[in-house]
Amino acid sequence: MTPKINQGTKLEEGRRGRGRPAVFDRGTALNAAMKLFWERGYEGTSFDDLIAAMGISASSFYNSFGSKEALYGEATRSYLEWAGQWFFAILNDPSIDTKTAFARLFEATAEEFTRGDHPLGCMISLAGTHCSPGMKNVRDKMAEYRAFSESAMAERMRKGVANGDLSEDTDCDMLAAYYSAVARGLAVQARDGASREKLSEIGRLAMRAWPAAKPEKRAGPAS
Amino acid sequence: MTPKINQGTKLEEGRRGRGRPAVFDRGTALNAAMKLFWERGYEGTSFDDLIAAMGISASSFYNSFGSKEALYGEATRSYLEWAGQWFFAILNDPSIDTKTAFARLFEATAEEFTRGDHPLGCMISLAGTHCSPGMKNVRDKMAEYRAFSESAMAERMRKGVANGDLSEDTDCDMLAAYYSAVARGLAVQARDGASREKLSEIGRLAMRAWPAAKPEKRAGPAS
DNA sequence: GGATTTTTGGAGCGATGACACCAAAAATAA
DNA sequence: TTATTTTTGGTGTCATCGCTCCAAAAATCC
Repeated sequence: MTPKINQGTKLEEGRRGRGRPAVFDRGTALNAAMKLFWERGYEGTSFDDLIAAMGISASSFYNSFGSKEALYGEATRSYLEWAGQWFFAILNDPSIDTKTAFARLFEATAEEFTRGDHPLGCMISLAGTHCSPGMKNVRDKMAEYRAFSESAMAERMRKGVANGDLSEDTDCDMLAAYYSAVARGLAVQARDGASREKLSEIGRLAMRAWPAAKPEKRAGPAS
Repeated sequence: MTPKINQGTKLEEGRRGRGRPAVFDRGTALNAAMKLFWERGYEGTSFDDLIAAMGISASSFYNSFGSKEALYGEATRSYLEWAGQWFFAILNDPSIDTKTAFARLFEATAEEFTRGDHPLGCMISLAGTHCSPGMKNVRDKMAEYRAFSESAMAERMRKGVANGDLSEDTDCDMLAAYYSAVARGLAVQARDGASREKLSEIGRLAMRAWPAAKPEKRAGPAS
């Protein structure tokens, strides 16, 4: 019942151990698993689907990754690391003002959500929203990740307030909640086959809700 | 493999048949199933969970509803009928203009998504987005429902253009896609525990993206 | 009351899911 | 080479899933 997080040996990449070296590349296998989870979610991905996509046997799977749940944890972390690259690069780009950062975030989102080389949309946005009670661990973790990205947005906005990009009476938490919701909506649209252009335009429309800077406090680019 | 939609006898409500009458109320049982599907999704809800929540045996289930998939179909139709009540009542309220209709739609959404007497969020918005390939039927159906509500929004906007509520160069399909995305995002936020007030405020922010009426064409309430 | 019709409980079935184990194979250190 | 360490394929296991069948029970009509 309680899943044992027995992750076997799990040697590092550049090991120089004694025994037989693994014939598969751990990173590649993890990547394959990530894409499958991304496409189908946790419950929608079976053990057999996983080992087939990863090209390894059940025992190798067990030795290297411990369990399905442990692998899912690794896969989501791997996804977040990848997605965090472009997400935070844009969000924290010091050369652009706050509004531009969010506009570019949605441009990038439109592109990333519709690329042909990986599943559509976002691995996190919709994960663990509809699941059985036994998946509470997964569900809570996903909600936590979503809350994290939302608070990162709010943080950026607070920086914008400090910069003068945003009026001081801006409710950053609420504004971030709004843009977070738009991002989740984009993920659904992407799943349903919306084109990059459509997502891009939705993002542009969402930016029209951006609060006007206070008249007496002229907002310029961050210097 | 191919699910037989053998729905047994499935007598009407006010039947006066010959044999033993069913001891359970079909509508009540269907409602219980709907809420379970709403909460957990299709794959997250097991047969045993269903018959337990519905208070019937496996055979009664099979006799009355045919199969899990058929029941899910009934449950979603039942949900759509219920949700369509308030959705279309507001969307097509002839006494308010287009912008007000959408503002009220989001107010109602905020309230309905966070009520205590049924699961949080929307049964359709997030359904079938992360699932195994075998669930293609469900997935496509859900995407179809989502597209339907989006096109209903677009239709209302076109009426608004005709009424003069919206400028004639409004891209109604795109604007509807945007508000549809916001609605999906609200569903995720609701799932993650956002309060009614938070959803309400997100809706208000979303309304700030509403296009301004053309200066030369003054928009008044529909008369 | 008897016949008929329908529901109900319970048992069981084949398939799948996720894991667990084991002995053979392979690579390195000594 | 030998011993040691680790991977690997194959097989087995236990639970769950969704469904199916059957005979008993119950209610109606005649």
